[in-house]
Amino acid sequence: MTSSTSVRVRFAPSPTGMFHVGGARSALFNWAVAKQSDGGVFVLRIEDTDASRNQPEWVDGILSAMESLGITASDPAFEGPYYQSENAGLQKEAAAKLYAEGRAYYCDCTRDDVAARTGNAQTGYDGHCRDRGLEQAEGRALRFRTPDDGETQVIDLIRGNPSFPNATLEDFVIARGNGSPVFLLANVVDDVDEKITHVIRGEEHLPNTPKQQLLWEALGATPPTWAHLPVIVNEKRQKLSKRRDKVALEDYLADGVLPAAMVNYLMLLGWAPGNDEEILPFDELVRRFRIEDVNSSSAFFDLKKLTAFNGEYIRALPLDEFKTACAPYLTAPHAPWTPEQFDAAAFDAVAELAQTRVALLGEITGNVDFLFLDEPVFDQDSWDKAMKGDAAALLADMRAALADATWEAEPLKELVTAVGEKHGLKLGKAQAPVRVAVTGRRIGLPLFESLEVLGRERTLARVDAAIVRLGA
RNA sequence: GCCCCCAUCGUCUAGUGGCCUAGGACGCCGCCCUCUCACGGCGGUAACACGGGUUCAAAUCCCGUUGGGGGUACCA
Repeated sequence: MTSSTSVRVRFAPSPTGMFHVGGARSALFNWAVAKQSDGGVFVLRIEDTDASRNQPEWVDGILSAMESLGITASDPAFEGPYYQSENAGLQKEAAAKLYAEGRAYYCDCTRDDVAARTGNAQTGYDGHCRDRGLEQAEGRALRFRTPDDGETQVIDLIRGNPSFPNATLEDFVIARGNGSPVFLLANVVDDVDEKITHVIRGEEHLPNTPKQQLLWEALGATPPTWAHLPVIVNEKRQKLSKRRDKVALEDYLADGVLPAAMVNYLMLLGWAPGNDEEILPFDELVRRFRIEDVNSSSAFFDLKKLTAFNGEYIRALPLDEFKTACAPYLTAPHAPWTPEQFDAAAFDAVAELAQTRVALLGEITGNVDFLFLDEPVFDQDSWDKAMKGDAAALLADMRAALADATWEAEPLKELVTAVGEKHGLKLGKAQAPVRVAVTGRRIGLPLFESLEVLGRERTLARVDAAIVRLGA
């Protein structure tokens, strides 16, 4: 895409009110193309010929999800939502025109009729009504008369220019028996009407393309440039599906994936910004993006890499922003503690220590829960490993020393080191029982800072409880 | 069945005939740092699906095979 051309690209999410990862990537690519172009416009449209399904709430849901990815209606390149149903009149007009010109004909065959004639339920329409000269009537569908020979070549920026033998293209339906236009026609009529220059969509639409292109031409318009994006697949290399896979963008955002990390990762599926850095600001990604550089092979959605990227984005956050980003996870329903138990000052004190330890914002609760819960959540495996040998004796000594220690991280560390040495243990081993007694886990925030924030009272109570538990 | 698309490390990719004994990133493994775990630093593992051509030279071009995926509705 050269920056001197003016393009109008369309993004058409399915009308579910959810914004899926595949659709999000597609939107991002569309967006990048529009943004690079002089006067480029990105058109969002909910595609459905059934007006009752074009619910405003869905549009709102998709808009807000897009906004969280940095695509907002206030951006000059964004044209905003559009209801296809508004164009029903134009679509019927187009169907009538095609019929009047002999490019389409009426057909009263049922599916069973066709199957009975061809003897194969999988073969397409056999052209039975082509020359029967049927008039328009209720129950008769309008079919487009495809050329008998030659081939239809599609100009595709991503996968060369595939061509399709016209003989394999059946006479497809463009309007139903009740006169309502079918998706294929509605889609083309709207694109022509909106002067769409670039159709950028998933590879699964490629087989439909020759039909649509034929329609563009029959309507007297110059077909757009197509770009069929590779599909995003799951670990079984199947196209991501709403039923099987976790595809709703909202779900990832809810787990604590930062929008910027998601955008960055999604841009990398099927495309690379170069041979150096992969983590780049969105503007830079858009600047480097060329739709024709996108690969044609499908890409696996790798949660591990997304999570790794997210960790980097989290660590790059200024501390204040990190704290703000954590806020939603510090209260119900994410947090296992009550609002009364939560202590904002305590959280602030350890936030910086937690920042390098979370790859998903949702993981913050597990890092700080011991500060707010009355009892730590004990991890059995941690307990078993840390409380081996004479842990009870060690804890008793620790408890005695802790009782009148100077309550700051550094002195506490020295104290635990000293008690450990009396037991012939290095600090790494000596701190383990204390850590598990106080936090419930073997891994976590630096212990002495944690103790400082927790306070002497609660620390001693927990060590006592652990000793009792060990004795039992 | 028919039509179409795809094929480089486990994964995402760089690579557009010589710069490739194939580069980066995530993962994984090891070492260093270290109170645990992370972070950070250093190092390592690992790929051109197969078979034919074309060419002085092929991961790169052509053909075939195999394997994967998608489409094939009076759904969108």
